[in-house]
Amino acid sequence: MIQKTKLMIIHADYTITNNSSNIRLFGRTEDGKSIVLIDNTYNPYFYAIPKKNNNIKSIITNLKKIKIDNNKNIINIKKLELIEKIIDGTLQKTIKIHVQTQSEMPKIKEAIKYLNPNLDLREYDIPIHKKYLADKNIAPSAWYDATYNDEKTDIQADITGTLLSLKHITKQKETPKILAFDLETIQKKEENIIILASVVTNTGLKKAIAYEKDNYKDTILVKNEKELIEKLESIIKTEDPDFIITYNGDAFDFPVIENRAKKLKCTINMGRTKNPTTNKKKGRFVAALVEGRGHIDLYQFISRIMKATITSEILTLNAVANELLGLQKKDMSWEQMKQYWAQKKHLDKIAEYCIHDSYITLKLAEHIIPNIFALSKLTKQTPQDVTRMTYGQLVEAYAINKATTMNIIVPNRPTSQIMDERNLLDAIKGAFVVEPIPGLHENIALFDFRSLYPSIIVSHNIDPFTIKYENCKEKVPGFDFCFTTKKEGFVPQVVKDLINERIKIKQELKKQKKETIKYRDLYAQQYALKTVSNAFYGYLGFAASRWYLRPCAQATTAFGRYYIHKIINMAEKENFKIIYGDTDSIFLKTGNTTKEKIHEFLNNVNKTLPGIMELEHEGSFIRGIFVAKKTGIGGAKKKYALLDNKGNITIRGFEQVRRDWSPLAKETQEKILTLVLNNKKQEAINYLKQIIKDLKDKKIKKEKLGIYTQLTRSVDKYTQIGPHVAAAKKAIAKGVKIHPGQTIQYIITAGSGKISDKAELFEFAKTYDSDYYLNNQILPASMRILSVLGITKDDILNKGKQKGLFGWN
DNA sequence: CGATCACGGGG
DNA sequence: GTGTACGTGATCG
Repeated sequence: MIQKTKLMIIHADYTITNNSSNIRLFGRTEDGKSIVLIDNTYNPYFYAIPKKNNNIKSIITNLKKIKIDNNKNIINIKKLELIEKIIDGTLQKTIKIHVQTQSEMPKIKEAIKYLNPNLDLREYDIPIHKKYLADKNIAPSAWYDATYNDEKTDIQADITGTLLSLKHITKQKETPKILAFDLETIQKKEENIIILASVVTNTGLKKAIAYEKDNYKDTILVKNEKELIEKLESIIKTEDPDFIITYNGDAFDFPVIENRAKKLKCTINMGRTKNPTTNKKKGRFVAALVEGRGHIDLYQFISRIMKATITSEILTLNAVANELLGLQKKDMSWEQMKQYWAQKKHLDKIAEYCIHDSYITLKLAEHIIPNIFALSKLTKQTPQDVTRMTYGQLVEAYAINKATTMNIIVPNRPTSQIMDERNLLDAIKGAFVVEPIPGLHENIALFDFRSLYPSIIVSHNIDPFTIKYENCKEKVPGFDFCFTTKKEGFVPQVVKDLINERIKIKQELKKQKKETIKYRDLYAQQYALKTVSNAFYGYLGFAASRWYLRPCAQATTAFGRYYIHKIINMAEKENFKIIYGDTDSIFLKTGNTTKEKIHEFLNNVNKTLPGIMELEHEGSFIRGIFVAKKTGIGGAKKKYALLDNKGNITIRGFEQVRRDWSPLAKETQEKILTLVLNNKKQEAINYLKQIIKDLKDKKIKKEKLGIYTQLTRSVDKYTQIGPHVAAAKKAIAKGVKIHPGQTIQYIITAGSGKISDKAELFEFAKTYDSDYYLNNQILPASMRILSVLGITKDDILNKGKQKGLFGWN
C-alpha cells in the first residue's frame, strides 16, 4: 500500500541482495518512528570517455558484446547511454555505462580496458551510496516528504518499505534519538576486561550495568561480563537510537567489546540489520560501524575538525567538555579505579563515575551534533562519515557534489604511482613566517586575514582553466603566469559560493537571539561553510587530491606571502613592532596605542586589499610569551601562550602533556607557565628551585615520578632497547608476566650507565635518579618557557654564582 | 649522527 | 569499500 511520511534521513548505505542493488535510507519520522526505505531502482554506473577521433558507434557496439563468465553467472553491461558531459572544461560526448551491482563493476571495467585501452574511464571509484546522494541531491540529516510502499524486511525498524519518491522540506526541529555509552575496563594479562558499562539517552534513560555486587544506584546487576555485554546490546536495541555516541569508541570501547565478545563466545549486533557490528580498518585508524544507525565517535570529529577552534591543547573528554560545556568528569584516577576493583570496594563509585562519563558524552553530543549535521548537509555525507573525514575528504565530497550538479565529470583519484610522483616534487613553497621575538611581551594585538586562502582564490580567480602565460597585467608574485579575470573558473566559483553563503548566514545570525535553536543552527552552518572553504587550498596541493592543481596551490601561497609582507610593511610604518607572523596572522606590540588608532590602521590596510580580502582585529592581549623554534629549517612551529584582560589563557604548541612524561614534569611546566603569564617571574623561578631541592632531598613522592609507556610488542622483538623495554625485561626475569600491548609504569632509579640500565618497573623501584628527573624531565619542560625570559639553566642551578646551593656535584 | 619507537584518545 | 594517511620528540646504537 502506498504510504506518505515526513522523515529525517540519518544514515544511508548500499547493499546487494539477490544480485540487485539496494540503497537503504535510514531515518526517523516526525512522530518518532524509526524507518528504513529501500531504493532498488538505482544502479551503479561509470563513464567512458572516447578519444576525439574515435568512432563512438563502433565502440558502443563492441561494449554491448561484453559477456563475462563469473562462476556460471553471466555478467554484462546493463545499459549504455551516450550523453554530453564537461570534461577538463569542455563539453564532450561520453558513454555512461550502467551495471547491475557494484561487485560487477571492477570486472566490467577490466573487460573494457582490455577491449578498448583508449577509453578514459571515470567515476568508478566513488562509493555508490555517496554517488546516489549526489545524483539525487539528497542530504543526510535533512528532512524529506517521502512516499513508499509498505513492505516487511529483515531490518529492525518501526516502518520498512520501498521508496517511491522523496522531496526535500525545510524543518527547523531536529531531535534525533541519541544514546551514549561508556565502558570501564581493567587490564588483565594482554587484554582489557570490562568491569562496568553505562548507558545514557536523551530520552531520560540513565543506567550502569555491573556484575559484581555493591550498593549501587541506577545500576542493573547481571551475572558476569558476558551478560554485561549482552545487556548493553539489548538496551541499545530496545532504545533503538538513531545515533550511538562514544568518546574514542572507534579506538577503544568497540574494539574492547569485539575482543571480549569473541573470547566469551557471543556475537554483538547493536544495529538495525542482521549484520553484526564490525570494526573496519580505515588507513591507520579503525572505524566502528553499526549498520542502520550512526556511530558518532565525538573524539574523531573533535580531533580532526574542531581541534582548530578548541583552545585546549589536550583533547581528553574532561578537557573538551570543560571548555565547551563547563562540565567535568568525576575525580577518580586510573590507579584508584584499579585499587577499588582489586579490593572489590566502592564499586558504586565506579558506577557513578561511569554514568557521569556517558552523561558528559551525551551532553557534548547535543552540543556538537548541530556542527556535524551542518557539515553533513553541506557535503551530503552521512553524519557517521562526516565525523571520520579529514578536511581534504570534506572538500572532495563537496567538490564532487558541485561537479555533479554542474554536469562536470569528476577526475579520478590518483594512482599510487602518480601520488608518489607528486610527493617527489619539491614541496610547494608555503607561507611566510616572521620568526617570533622570544620573550614575554606586553600589550599585544592579533590581526588576521579573514579566510586568507579562499579569498585569494576568489579575488585572483585561481583555477586551472584561467591560467595565462602571456599578456599578464599582474603576474603571480615570483612566478611567470597569471590568471585571467574574463571568465570565472570552477574552483573560484565553488569557493565564492561558499564564502557568499557564509556572509549571508552571518548577517542572518546577527538578527537571531543567542541560545535559540535557530541561532545554533545558523552558527553551525557558517562554521561548516568556513571549514570547507578554508580547506580548499590544502586540497589543491594535496598529493591524493582528485583536483591536484600545483600551479594554483603555488599561486595561492605566493599571494599569501605577498599580502602578509604588505601588512608588515604598513605596520612598521606605523611604528608597530612585529612580534610574530605566520601565514595569515600577525602579532603586533601596540604599547600605549589607543583603540581608535588600531582601528584606523585596520581601515587603512583594508582599503588597499583587492576583492573580498579583509584583515580583522582578532583580539588584544595584556601579556604573551613567545618561543623561538627550536631547530633547523622548515616551517616555524606555533608556540605561544597568551593572557587576555579577562584572565583567559590561550596556549599553542607547548604540547608536553604526554603520558610518557612524569606527572612531576607536567605539573611543573603548567605551574610555571601560569606564574609567568601572570607576571610572577620570580615566583616561577622560586617554585622551580623548590622542586629541584625537593627532588635532590628525595622528598618527591614516587607517584609523581612514574612514567607510563606501552609495550607495542613482546620484549624480544625490539631492535632498540628503550627504558620501557629494559624495565619490562628485568621484571620478566623476576617472574612478572608482561604482555604485548600492555602499558607499564616505570621509574628511572639511581645508578650509572644508560637511562634504560636504570629503568625499573614502578613496583620494584626503591630509589630514583634525581639527576635524570632534573636534567631529562623537569629542566627541559621548564626551560622551554623560562629560557625565553632570558633565564638560563645556570641561573636556576645557581652555577657560577655560588657553588651548588644544595651541594650538587 | 641516523634509526627506532612512542604519543594522541580510552581505562 | 580498493585511502595502508601524521608530525614531533626522546633515546639508543
